[in-house]
Amino acid sequence: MNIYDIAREANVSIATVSRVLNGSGSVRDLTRQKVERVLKKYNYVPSAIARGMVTNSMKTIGVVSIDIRNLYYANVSYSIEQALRVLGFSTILCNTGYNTGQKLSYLKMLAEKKVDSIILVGSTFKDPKLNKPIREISELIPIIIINGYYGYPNTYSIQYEDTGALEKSVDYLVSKGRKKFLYLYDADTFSGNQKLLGFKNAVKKHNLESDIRFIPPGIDHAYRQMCELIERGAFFDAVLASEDITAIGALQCLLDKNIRVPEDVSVMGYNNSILSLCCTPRLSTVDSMSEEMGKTAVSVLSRILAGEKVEASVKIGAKLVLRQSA
Amino acid sequence: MNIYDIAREANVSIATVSRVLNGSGSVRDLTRQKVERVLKKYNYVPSAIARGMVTNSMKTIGVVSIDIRNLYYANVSYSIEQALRVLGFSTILCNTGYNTGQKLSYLKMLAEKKVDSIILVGSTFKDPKLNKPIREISELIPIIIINGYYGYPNTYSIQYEDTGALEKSVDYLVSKGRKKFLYLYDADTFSGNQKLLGFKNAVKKHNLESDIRFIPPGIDHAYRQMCELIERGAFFDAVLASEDITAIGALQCLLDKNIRVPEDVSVMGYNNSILSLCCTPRLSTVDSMSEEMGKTAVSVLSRILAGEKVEASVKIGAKLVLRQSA
DNA sequence: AAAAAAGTTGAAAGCGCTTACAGATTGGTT
DNA sequence: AACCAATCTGTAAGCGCTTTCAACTTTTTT
Repeated sequence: MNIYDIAREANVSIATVSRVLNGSGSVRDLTRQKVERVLKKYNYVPSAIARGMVTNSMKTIGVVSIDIRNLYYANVSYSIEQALRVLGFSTILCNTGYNTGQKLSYLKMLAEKKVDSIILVGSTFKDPKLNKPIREISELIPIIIINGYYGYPNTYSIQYEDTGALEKSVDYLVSKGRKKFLYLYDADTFSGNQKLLGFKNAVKKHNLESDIRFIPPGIDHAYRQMCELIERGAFFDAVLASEDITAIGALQCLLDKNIRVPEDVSVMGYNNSILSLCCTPRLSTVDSMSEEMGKTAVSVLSRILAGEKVEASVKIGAKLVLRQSA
Repeated sequence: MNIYDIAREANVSIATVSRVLNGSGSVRDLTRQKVERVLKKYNYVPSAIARGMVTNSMKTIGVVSIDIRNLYYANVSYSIEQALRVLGFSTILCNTGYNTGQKLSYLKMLAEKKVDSIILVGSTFKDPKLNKPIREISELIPIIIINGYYGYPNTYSIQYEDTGALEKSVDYLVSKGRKKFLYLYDADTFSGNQKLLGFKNAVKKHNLESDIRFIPPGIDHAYRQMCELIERGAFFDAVLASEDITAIGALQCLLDKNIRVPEDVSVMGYNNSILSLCCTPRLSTVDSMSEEMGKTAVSVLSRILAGEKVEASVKIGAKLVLRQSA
């Protein structure tokens, strides 16, 4: 069943069928009805592939995310998808983890599928292997990077003020009298580095004692490593983490060791995910504005596709969410 | 830049270029190298759209999910996407919420994009408006329903033993001496109904006193409604919820009211999401096997696409995860 | 060395649509 | 009644590829 079959049965040309299908051009009312009747009769589904062949667009964009099982990425991806739906685009979702090879093969696939654009959600800090492919693809289609930056032409960046967020967090804790800081980070991403930078800035500014530890993602890792740290006699009165889940693991260890939170130690998470509301005491955290990040990316994208000149970089401001843990 | 340009520059026919591009047919080594050199030189990206036009497949499948911000759906969608990647398929992700109109328009879009299959993740209990479209689309492409059932030809169902899960939960709590049960459910899905059925079965079996309450999704709803219930003097010693998050909201209220969990009241969640590890006490829950659900769907799908005869319905067994709250 | 087999290549059709462009029809004017 | 403009419709080209089929080349067999 194709457009020819419909045209034959409706006794018109395929051009006419195409016009009623797309509501383009002008078609006499009687003709339109005749065609629509046949369309309905056969429950006709036009081929977007064939249309894409002609128009050179499948009205699809690729979203390359780290891992949607992480609530932050899920929220960003969700808001992207919903915003794109309104614009009539569908989204191909790709989870790459921190695997460069997987990212490369996804980028290649998206380029071949001629997506109208690619939105990268999160990016590793430095990955030289990605530079050339990104530059090459960006010559063909615009690339939007959420929490990342490439700086090539036709490459756009939406960033959260991660550095500022960490600075604000430390400032706040200092104002509460905290003096010895522990920072727990969990992945070598662009954002991760921004956060780390913010922490270091703040520590230097306030001339604080501090410790920085890498902890692989996961609540149990955080719990265990925190316990080890304490058992080895580490001392601190403020714990900051790059993810809510890490903060919660640490928090649970503290509580199990009968260290009071926030009386003895303040704990702050990051992302304001639903997790931060599940623990006791409720976690103070940073609202990383996942929804706004996604929406902004799509709004930038729609302006690019409309041919407007668009700023290469947008920054979204940091906001603390103070609850019980700090 | 298309296959003709490459062919001209390499001094071969487009058929030959196509062969080296796809590694199909046989090409003399010298010829292959000649072509590959040109391919590399221009960094050629073949058009999957044009290929799709010929082969009538874009190697893409549509995943229609309720909302990936919910961890369960995120996990299922993730495992689907990863399993599909291995098979060389990309996935178009669609979040529909509980909105029938949105679901319909997504289904139409997927049909037009000629996806090789559609995987529905979660489905509303009864939605007659969906029946006809589902049946019509299933005549064109196979539809896999995770936690749902249609029963049309070319329609396949992957179900979790939700009914059994609730029965087991109640059985367990009865064995612990619990007598007055409260069940909190949050959405009118197929699974939701199965769970409810399981709860009712078990209550009848054990001849228990019970109350059933609908609570809209969200931790704050659960918290508030639970508190109201208690303030109105409701009495129970076991609370079951259809989602971890609901259980946690209830749990927090109980704790705030100085009701001890699990000493005075047992609480059980559902899904074994990371949330269940974030609260204190840790939540006992049901492992809903999100990863296995997704993987099973894809393995069923791959057999369908390979032309094998496949059972129309697969059921995955229920498993309790006992922790501190019950 | 001739014939048969195997390997390699190219010409051309066709996938299902959109979109100039031209031609046909309609309606409105004089 | 003749004419022009506006509206409607159809013809045909072309989007970039895969694949069949036939032709040509090389290798193997006798």
